[in-house]
Amino acid sequence: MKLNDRKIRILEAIITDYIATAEPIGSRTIARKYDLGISPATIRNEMSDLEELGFIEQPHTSAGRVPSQKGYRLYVDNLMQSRELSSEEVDFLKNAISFNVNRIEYMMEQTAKALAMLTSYTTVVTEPRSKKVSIRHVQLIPVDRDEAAAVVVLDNKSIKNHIIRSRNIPDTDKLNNISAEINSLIKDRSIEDIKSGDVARLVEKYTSYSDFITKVFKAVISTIQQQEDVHVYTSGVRNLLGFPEFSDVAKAKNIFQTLEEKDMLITLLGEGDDTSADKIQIIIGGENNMEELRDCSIVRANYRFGKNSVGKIGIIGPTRMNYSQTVSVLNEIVKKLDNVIGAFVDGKDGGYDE
Amino acid sequence: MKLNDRKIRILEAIITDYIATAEPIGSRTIARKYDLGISPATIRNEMSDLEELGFIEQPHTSAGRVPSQKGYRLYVDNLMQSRELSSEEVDFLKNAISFNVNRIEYMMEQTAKALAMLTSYTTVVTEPRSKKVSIRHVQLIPVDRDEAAAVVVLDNKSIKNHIIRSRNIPDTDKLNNISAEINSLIKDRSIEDIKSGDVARLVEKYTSYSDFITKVFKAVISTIQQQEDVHVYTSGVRNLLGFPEFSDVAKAKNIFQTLEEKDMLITLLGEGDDTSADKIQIIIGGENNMEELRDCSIVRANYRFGKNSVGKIGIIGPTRMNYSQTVSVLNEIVKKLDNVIGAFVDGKDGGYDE
DNA sequence: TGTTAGCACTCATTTTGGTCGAGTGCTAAC
DNA sequence: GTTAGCACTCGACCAAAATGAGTGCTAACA
Repeated sequence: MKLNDRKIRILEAIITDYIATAEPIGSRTIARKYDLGISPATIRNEMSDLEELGFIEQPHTSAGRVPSQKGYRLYVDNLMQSRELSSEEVDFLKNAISFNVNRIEYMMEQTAKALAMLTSYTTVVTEPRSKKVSIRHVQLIPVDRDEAAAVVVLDNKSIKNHIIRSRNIPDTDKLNNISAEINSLIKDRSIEDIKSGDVARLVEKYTSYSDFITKVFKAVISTIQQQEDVHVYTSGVRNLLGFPEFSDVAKAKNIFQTLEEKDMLITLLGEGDDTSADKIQIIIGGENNMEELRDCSIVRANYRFGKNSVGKIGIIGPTRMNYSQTVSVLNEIVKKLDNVIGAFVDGKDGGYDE
Repeated sequence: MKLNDRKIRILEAIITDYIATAEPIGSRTIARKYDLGISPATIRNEMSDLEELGFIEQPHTSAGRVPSQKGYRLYVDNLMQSRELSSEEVDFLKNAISFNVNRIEYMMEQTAKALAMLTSYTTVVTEPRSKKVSIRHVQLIPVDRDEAAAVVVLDNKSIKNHIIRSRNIPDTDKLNNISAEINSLIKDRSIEDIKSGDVARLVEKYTSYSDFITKVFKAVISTIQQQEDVHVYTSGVRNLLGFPEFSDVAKAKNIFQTLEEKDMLITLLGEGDDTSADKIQIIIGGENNMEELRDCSIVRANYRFGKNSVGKIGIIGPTRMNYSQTVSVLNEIVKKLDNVIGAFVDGKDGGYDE
């Protein structure tokens, strides 16, 4: 059996309608609402074929048809028209997010929120994370009699603090000296290249602070390795409650449980697979391997943060989500983020606060 | 009419039962389940009185009785037995939270999560915030050709970073010098005491960096004023979906909406009112002034972080929540936090990582 | 005077049965 | 190949009836 043009038009009608109404749709309704020039009976025959081909399915005998996962897949891959964002939508995004790179967390938070409002789905945004960062500068700062802070500036300009506790903390001048020595050590080298001999020499030079210096190095190295504490910003979880497919509280609870787990969210956003880096990905229903999210689809994308660093954005909605709008919105926001962050990191534009 | 001992025992039975079952409870059930030695008829008479006194109410004529807000209030204030935590519960908390003060955010996150799991309610934890902080140390760090970071160490040992962008950034040595001058300026003074004259003198001394220095001062001062970005950690929102009182999706949605708003959460935890600082507070149903949370109660407490700084913890559940357990758990966790953080801030114990 | 058994009454919830209508598949005619 | 017609299916909806937990009141009892 071939998937001819008419079948495709019918499938498209079914999907469009189902996305809008969440109700199974029958042959007569299609004939009435969509001007295909054929009778309900013919549509019935075609639908029967479509069902056999696996693009639609029937909840029960006397109900209309509903798109299947395979049907959606065909739709998003071939049929869906990407639509332009309305100027209201563009404005909304522009106003809702203060693109201020000095306050990344705030910006991410706002992004998640704005997307959730605009799409009325749930959004998840992760902080940009670096694949391969190197250290640009290290500075030690006195905090207390037995504490100092090690501030590490990475070359993606993110700044990490570590508190170092030790019984014997150098004074401010010494801290500055040690900072300078560490900086000259790591200059133009990746942290892996630093030989333990170098560290030993430094420890020897400041022999009474050996404990302290060892801890500093440990902390600095951990900055690079630190993978686990990616921040994840979620918004609009409650939106899902508005959709009839989740009006069953038990179902909703499961989904919410998943969306509360940071680890889950990270896998959801496709940890690691940066292969399809710049493309928007659509994961339909059971294609994600999480039982609880069987009835959800995810539209996700990466945004770039300078050269080495990517963050992820995902929008989670019911399987019958409005893919077209979602993709457009996501495209827009990724473009915006790429621009603003790119400009910042590469220092192309002015952007100096007054 | 007097609230005699028997009435109180009946009220207690009603509340206990309602907390467990969420079902209105009638006279016969009380007579059967609670061994009060009186007949249903007598209980009916007493219940009629209790209703007149406003401690219980009747959803509709032929239903049992349900505790009223006033009833709960009496219960938590006078009747409720504080119960010891079981050793399993104590262990659970100990294992679930890694009390590592170097990673405050992580600890807060874990605390929220652990409490949510243990109580099966929703928990909200705010970062400790200082009433009145002063600055202990400022350090400027080079980042880029046209950027530097200002790292501010507060006397509660929290560390804040600011990125300063300016066309003309001093080199590392100069940054150290300027840092030193700023530090000697603020030493033993509150930031308000710094006269604009002082700043002007510094600007004059480093005249080519006037833009930069001005911005640094602005950033440093904003650290102190920065109120808005308190971190709030929430967990177990989905737990609420498990309770029959929220099985109405529309209701649940409202509550979720509120719990997604950071501002709401902060007011909920009682922004500002540090009067009853060390006591656990219980807010029953409509006593909070948020329409959406009419059916929720909140049990909240402050925990201390050093001398000047407090964070807040709140547990949100249905009005018929298990107050006794919740209070015990909260007590325990506050004690734990006070201890671990207190020890850290005051530097009393060793606690040096090896 | 306080307690209790008995009883009529109330009312939300559940059950039952019936109708409605949207939808189907099949067949026969066009 | 398309369409009209028809019998059939089955969930949704509705109203009436049954159920049962609970009440308030009254009268009898200790």
